[in-house]
Amino acid sequence: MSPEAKVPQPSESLADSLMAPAGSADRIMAVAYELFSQRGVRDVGVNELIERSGVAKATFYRHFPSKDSLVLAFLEQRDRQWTMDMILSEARRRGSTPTAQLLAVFDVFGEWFLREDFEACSFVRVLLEMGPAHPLGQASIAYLDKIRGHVQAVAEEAGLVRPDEFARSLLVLMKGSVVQAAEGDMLAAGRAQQMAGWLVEHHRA
Amino acid sequence: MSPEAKVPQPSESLADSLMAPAGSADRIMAVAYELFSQRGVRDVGVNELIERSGVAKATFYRHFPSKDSLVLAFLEQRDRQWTMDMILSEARRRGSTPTAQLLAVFDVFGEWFLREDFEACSFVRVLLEMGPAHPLGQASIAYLDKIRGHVQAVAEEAGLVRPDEFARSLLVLMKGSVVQAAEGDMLAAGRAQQMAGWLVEHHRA
DNA sequence: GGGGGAAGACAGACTGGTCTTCCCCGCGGT
DNA sequence: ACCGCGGGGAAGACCAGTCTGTCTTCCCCC
Repeated sequence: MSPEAKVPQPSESLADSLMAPAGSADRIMAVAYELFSQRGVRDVGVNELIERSGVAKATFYRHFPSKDSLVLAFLEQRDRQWTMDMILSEARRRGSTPTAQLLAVFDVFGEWFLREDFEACSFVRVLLEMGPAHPLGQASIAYLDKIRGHVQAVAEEAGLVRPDEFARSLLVLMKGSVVQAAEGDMLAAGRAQQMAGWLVEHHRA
Repeated sequence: MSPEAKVPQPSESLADSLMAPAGSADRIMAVAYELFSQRGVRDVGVNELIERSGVAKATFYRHFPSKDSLVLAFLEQRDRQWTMDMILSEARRRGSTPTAQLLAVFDVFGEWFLREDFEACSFVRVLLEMGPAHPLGQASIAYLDKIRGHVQAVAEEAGLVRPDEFARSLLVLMKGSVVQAAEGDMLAAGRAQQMAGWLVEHHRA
């Protein structure tokens, strides 16, 4: 459970970070992030990861004791980079009121769906690929629940009633629109946003 | 693309269907249906399938030229057995009016979510496992679109306006509730049904 | 006798993971 | 200033197991 996969803090001397492209672990994580995001964790093997990141196999296993621990680190990175930076903080930036921020999530989704490298939500994908009993599935569930927590906090800011149920319903819309977009329906975000509007209305004090 | 995977019609003589447990292809399909439904298509190999169905490997490959063709046949069976018989016809049976039938889908979903062998929707799962470019992903998209067509037909029966958009929005709710249930939220069907009610209201003439 | 099927060996490619070999580079001691 | 040591990393062989798919052998039953 304890990831062990420590992303080495940038405490390296200026000198070697100048010539070296990046620390080995950083390069591995960068490659893993891209490949896992786009093709899923099951489709990407260790051999491909080490080849694309130009690292020796022994080096890989010195930084990450197993492939699963790398996937765990990837999910953590995904939470930071995607959930927090790309979706939530962007939605907060766009909405002037908490209520508007909740609806702005689907604006951000709409643009995300249009990207050519869009390939559904990694947490949902890993959950369905590995099953809810597998440690990686459990981790995915935890991160999805973390998202629900954030949504609930904004709902409380907005003064909505029963914020817990609100957040769970909004996540149904989020997940549904993501899957629908993976199927090719680029307008799924708009449909979800419309229903989110009714949901907000229904949870007004 | 052409399935090739012909499920042999029950045109066998009475005599051999008496002693034989079932035709080889039928036994393979039965085992595949259960394992694919519960664990996903990637997690189940040909060796396990032939072992559990008590059939020789050569026999397997005489009936199904490849594993993918078996998966294709499985998706087709899933459409017949799950989409049609378990969900849609059951929803139609329960609702007295077309509108009630649309909402009854989520009653059926709610009971489905409670089954201990519930493991999300096979079409969504295969789509996310294989990607939308893979033939199996394409087939899954086609079957999901078939479901949308059925929903749209009922929406037209109900006299709803813009039945196409209605159906797409309802499918967002269906998929979202399924994923949420796979995560452990057993009440996801109820939340989706509530939003479906608002959706129906909004599409009234 | 011939066809279908069970059993299973086999092929070839891949999986995650270990271990060995070599090399380079920076450090410390003289 | 030079030498030598040692650690990190690249390359890759290797291992045991898995995957899909083929082919052979035997047997049974019509």
